Amino acid sequence: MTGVTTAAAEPGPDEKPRRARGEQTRQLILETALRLFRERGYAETTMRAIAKEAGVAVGNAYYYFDSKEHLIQGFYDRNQTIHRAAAEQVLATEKELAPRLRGVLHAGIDVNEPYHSFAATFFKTAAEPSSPLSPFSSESSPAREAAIAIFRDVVDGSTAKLDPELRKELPELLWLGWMGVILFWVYDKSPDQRRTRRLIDGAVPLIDRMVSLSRLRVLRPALRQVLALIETVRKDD
Amino acid sequence: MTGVTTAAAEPGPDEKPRRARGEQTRQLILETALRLFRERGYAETTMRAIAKEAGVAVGNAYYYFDSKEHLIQGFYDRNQTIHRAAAEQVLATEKELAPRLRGVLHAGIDVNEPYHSFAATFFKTAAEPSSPLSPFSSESSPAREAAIAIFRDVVDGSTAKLDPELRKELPELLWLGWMGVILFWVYDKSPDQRRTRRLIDGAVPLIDRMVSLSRLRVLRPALRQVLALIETVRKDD
DNA sequence: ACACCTTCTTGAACGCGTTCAAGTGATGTG
DNA sequence: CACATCACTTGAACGCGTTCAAGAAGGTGT
Repeated sequence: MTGVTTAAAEPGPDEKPRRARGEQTRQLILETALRLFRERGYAETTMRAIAKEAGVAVGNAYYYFDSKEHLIQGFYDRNQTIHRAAAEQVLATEKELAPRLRGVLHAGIDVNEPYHSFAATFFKTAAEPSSPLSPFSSESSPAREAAIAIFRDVVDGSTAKLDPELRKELPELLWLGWMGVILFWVYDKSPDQRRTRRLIDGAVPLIDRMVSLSRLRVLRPALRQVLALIETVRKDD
Repeated sequence: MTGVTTAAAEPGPDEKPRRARGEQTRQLILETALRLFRERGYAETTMRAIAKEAGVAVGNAYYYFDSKEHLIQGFYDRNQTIHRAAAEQVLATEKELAPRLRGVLHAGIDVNEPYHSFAATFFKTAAEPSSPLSPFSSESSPAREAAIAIFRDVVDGSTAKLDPELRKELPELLWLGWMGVILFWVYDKSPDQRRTRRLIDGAVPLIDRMVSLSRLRVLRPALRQVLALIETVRKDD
């Protein structure tokens, strides 16, 4: 048995008990790893190099992280936190839906920008459905919920008036869109990922317009159809 | 350099010359590999096992295929061909947009169904932007074009009347949607991937309706906006 | 002080994908 | 027929992620 898995059955963070020394070593390994990932790239950074640079044995890294991929979870969580903070800054000043959404999306790209080349490899591992790193996996469910919560703030705090049913679903839809933007960004080879910025700037007014249009009488049936489809697909069996 | 790619047709660039014996060995290795992938899964099949089963040395496999991942390209091409054939069957009988699209999508899932568990791992490697297997890579551009061509047939052969600008873009958009369906399918853990079928059955009428609605005067500006966005994002710089 | 238990650390060893210098054998050339 | 050329084949070797039996370090109860 590998023993150290990251998620306990309980929602609480009562993982395997860990003392101060252990926590320190864990952080040391994680920070060293992320630094080397940034400096040399993911594939080029070996577990041996991480261990050596951190001054520990290879096996020790595996005591705290189930695999090399699991080190990415640290990166994942860290950026999530920073994005949340940057988003709150935006949401505190902007009140209309479009600028709120635009600000949050650009902030998300800002946060990830330094890791663009490395994020590609990261995405590869996250794309595997069975991987705990997948954004759809149950193991990363807390992180996903936190990300969706940002978009709930975007919607709920805005002055936009919209169908209550749509309002309920919109945060998750926006998060899905955000995943799409990230996917686009990962593949974006234009300088400074300009195309991704253009995609955001173009898509946000479009979404804003569609949300407004959703209250038109002609579009009512179409909207119901969309919501019904979401409902149908969400069912697990 | 790498030289050996799959293109069966003659117009390919000057590949490495290959004699009859070589072609035979190549096929033997590929078929053995795909069989073992199906039987044991991708990760569990080692290059040593493939070589042993095929009765050649490990190094020989690397003479014909740049990497283990490149063996997947064979699988990829094969299913693409089968899907195309199945799609033509559908397109020969159905004349309206919705059933044409629905038939083609279901046919695509049918083709891939036997490989659902293995396709997940396959997807992982395909998701890496730098991978030649990525559906967006230039190396798989012929395969992508072939796939888009199917959706061009879906649109062009249908009786649906739609904006000429939209008509031009729709095939590529539908292909993008198909990639989304595939992504959903890979993650779909419901029995027989029922949810994916429901997604198709629900999304097709929706798309059909939206295509019709796109001719409404109120939606005209929104449509132009969508098309402008596509134009903006497509530019490479 | 001692024994005991849990947390933490070690590094050799395993099997993997991949590489490469060295070969084998068929074909074309004089 | 010799010989050079080029397609093809080999398997040992390399570096990688990962595992695991063994033990060290530190806390707790007696």
